[in-house]
Amino acid sequence: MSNTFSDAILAWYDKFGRKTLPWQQNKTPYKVWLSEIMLQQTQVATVIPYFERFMERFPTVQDLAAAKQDEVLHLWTGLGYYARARNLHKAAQIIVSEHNALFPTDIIQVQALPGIGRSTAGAVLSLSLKQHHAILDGNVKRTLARCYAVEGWPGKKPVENALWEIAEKNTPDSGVERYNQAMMDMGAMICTRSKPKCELCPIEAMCEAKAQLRQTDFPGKKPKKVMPEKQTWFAILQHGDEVWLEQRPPAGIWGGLWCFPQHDTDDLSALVTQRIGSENHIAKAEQLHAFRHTFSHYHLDIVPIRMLLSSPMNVIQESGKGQWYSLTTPPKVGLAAPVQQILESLRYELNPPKTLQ
DNA sequence: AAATCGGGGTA
DNA sequence: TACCCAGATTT
Repeated sequence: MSNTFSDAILAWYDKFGRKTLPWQQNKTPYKVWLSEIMLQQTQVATVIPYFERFMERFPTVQDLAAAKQDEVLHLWTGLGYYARARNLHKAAQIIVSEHNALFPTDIIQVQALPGIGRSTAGAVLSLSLKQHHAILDGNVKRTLARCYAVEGWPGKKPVENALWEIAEKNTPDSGVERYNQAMMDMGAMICTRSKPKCELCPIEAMCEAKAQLRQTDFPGKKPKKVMPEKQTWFAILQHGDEVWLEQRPPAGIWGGLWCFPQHDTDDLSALVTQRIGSENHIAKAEQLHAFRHTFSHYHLDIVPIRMLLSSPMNVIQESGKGQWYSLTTPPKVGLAAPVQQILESLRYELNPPKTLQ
């Protein structure tokens, strides 16, 4: 259905909307999907080089499906949120095995793919194939919550449902692909989180939040709670330029990423003897700089303990995957952010930059 | 330091 | 079905 809301948005899009982004050229569901997953977590400017590297290495969904998970995670390094990269990879394999390597065009099948929910499915099929679906990402939520003065935090089901209803009602019959892109652009460029540019907004006149001068009251804030503090110790087994890393189980914190052996008390002896047989093999142990890594719902204080091995040795492994990671010729694997930080400092110590005298 | 984000997992 | 979780950036 057509209405003044979508007319105003479409007219704005034709003048000011984004049309020249890399994933907007010769649009295919694969390209739009990849860009949408990357954009869920990161801003356009950051995504562009990652998107181009990905498309170069994995031009088709078959290429992505055939890749090793480690290589996908490695290409993702710096974008963070590795669970999304793992889902992307898994979904590519499902598309190849169950959909003949063709990205499904039925929204039910699209939503069944890991990492794709209602909004992303709608975005991919509307932007690439002009199918008629509404979207509701963070930008759209904010824009609609303000324009219609929808009270409450969108994390609550009733609030989210109300927003979906408005989103669907406003989505025009024709020009969905421009309209949905426009709504995302509006949220990113005009109806921003703080200091919205109302004077540039095509729907200012019909915006309820603006009328009440309550723009920043919408969308409602998430109720906050106190964050617990946890502590953990990393055992850094090092010999020369190599340190021992283990791949974490696929689920939970740092799932599938490579990490130092970890324990939640300062008694690392069991952990260490399990790996190297006896602590006699340790020539020197020292605590490195402890630091705090903050998650969305807790603080984690990390104490790295480095143990220099007196001789190169084979590590005894109970279960799971492990490897000696060379600091100077790092293998292409996904690393947890705090591990990445520690590796950086070890590398620096091993090979300090030459300073000017 | 706090807020943010869409989807998966779980109670 | 409704909440909680993960992870890193922006404000």
